[in-house]
Amino acid sequence: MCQANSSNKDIKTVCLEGNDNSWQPMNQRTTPETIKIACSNCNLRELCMPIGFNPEDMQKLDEVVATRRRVKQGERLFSSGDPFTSLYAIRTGFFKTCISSEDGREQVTGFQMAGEIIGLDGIVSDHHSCNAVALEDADVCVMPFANVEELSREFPVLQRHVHKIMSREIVRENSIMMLLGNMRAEERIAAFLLNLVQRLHARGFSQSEFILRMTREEIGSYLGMKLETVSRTFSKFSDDGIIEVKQRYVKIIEPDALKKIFNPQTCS
Amino acid sequence: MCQANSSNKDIKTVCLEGNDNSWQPMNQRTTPETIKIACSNCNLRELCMPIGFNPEDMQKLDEVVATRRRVKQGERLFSSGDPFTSLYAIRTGFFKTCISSEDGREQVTGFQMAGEIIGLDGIVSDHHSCNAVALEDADVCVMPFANVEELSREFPVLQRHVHKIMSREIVRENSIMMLLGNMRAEERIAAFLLNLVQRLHARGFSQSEFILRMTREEIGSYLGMKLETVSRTFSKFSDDGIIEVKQRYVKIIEPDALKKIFNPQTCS
DNA sequence: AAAATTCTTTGATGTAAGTCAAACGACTGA
DNA sequence: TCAGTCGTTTGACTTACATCAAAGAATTTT
Repeated sequence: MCQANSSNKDIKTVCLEGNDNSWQPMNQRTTPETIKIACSNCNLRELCMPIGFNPEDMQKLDEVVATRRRVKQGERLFSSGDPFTSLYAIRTGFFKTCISSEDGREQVTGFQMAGEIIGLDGIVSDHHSCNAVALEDADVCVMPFANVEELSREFPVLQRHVHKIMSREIVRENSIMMLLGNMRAEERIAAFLLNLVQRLHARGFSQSEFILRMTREEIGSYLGMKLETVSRTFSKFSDDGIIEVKQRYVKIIEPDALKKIFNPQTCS
Repeated sequence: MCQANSSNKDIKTVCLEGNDNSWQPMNQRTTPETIKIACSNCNLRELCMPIGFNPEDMQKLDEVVATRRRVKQGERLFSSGDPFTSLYAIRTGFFKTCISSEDGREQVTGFQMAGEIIGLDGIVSDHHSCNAVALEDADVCVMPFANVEELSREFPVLQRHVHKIMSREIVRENSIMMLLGNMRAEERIAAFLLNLVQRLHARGFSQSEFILRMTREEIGSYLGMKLETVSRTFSKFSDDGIIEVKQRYVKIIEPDALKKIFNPQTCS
């Protein structure tokens, strides 16, 4: 979600990135491996792990993050079946998580962006049950789960935060079940776009336009529909003047119309 | 799931119930309110919270359970919007959890039975985001979340267990997303029946027959299909000799056929 | 025991989304 | 720069499931 498409120069080109104390244009960023990873001076601290920490505690929190890891576009952070050792906080980049049925059908279970935590699926069985694939070059903080648990015992505020992160994921999946079980194609796409733009906006991006980092097929997999239906729905919204779409570029022209499609009741 | 239908006397009539040290026929049970609630002598301890505890630790665990609460069939343990205070361990009975969209569409997000934990949805926002409805008279252990967190800090084995319970719920919801997003009606019903019978079997019930505690509509809501389609699919399986169905009674005659429908690959 | 209510089954028909197919646009690597 | 690949769009046709409807079974109420 960070890189600007050359054909769409009007898109905000700053990228939310941890550890820099300023917003920097994407093409100028420098993130030498030597920079100490520290939650205490990370841009993402309001979104990521360190909520409600006072400055002294924050230093302790830095201890949970052991290393940083880069994942190139298309590569996996972890795969289904891998031993579970760590949670990962996304510093930069964009991921999808997905599971495959025995006969090869793929279900995208989520899209994750900077400040979000992935890997929670691995706790229950000590092995991951999904794949985490980078949809753009990414950079994650590796948080060995043993460290997280140890520090959680020491800091109730961290403990509570970890619980909230897991609970949030449960609640998110509940709402996806509602989408998949009850909503029609247009409602699903409207909800998807609104959710995406809301999360991007929380990270300092435009609340009206963005570049999709996933294919139509991946969107369709997430929303339980075929890529052709995703494409047709985008085209329909475009024809109706609700959005502007050109390939991966999306501009939301009538957010209220999207909200109305998603939820006819609460919008006048 | 405990009560035997009078027209199906061959069904195992014992009921898994916490705090009794023996299996007792349902109609003979006595559970006076005066009995001290104690995990240490609960039948469900292998399924519920107290995994991997030694006898001394187990006594401490008893402290998390503050009270017991009865919920009558049709009543709610909690509702969406209620302040979150506690997790609940089901001792007896059967629940559904569900969410409603603004325009009144209901999505069942899960069915829970003895030994399972409900209420995790409330942690993130300090308010519940779903309703928990008893589908039969139920009895739950109330575990104030503050107690759970406090004791988790003291006992790493409990901490780990709480994390596993939350992770398990995330993984379960992932697999429901796969069902809803990729599977056809017959596959969903096959998966549903296999999952139900497996969980009942783990609780000492028959692995072939049981009484459904939910309506066709509730099954349909959970699986993203209409009640008529649920009914037709049951009838189809019955015609094919895979199951026997009569109203809420279900007997699985050909489990391998169900497995094959659910997953054509791994079954010969 | 009758009446009312709720749940389930089954049939007839409709439709939203899937499937198949083809063309086009964008990106990639020699 | 061009060929090859991958992703997207759009049209024509199909289908799995939804919807509508009615009857029958089970359960609850009076």
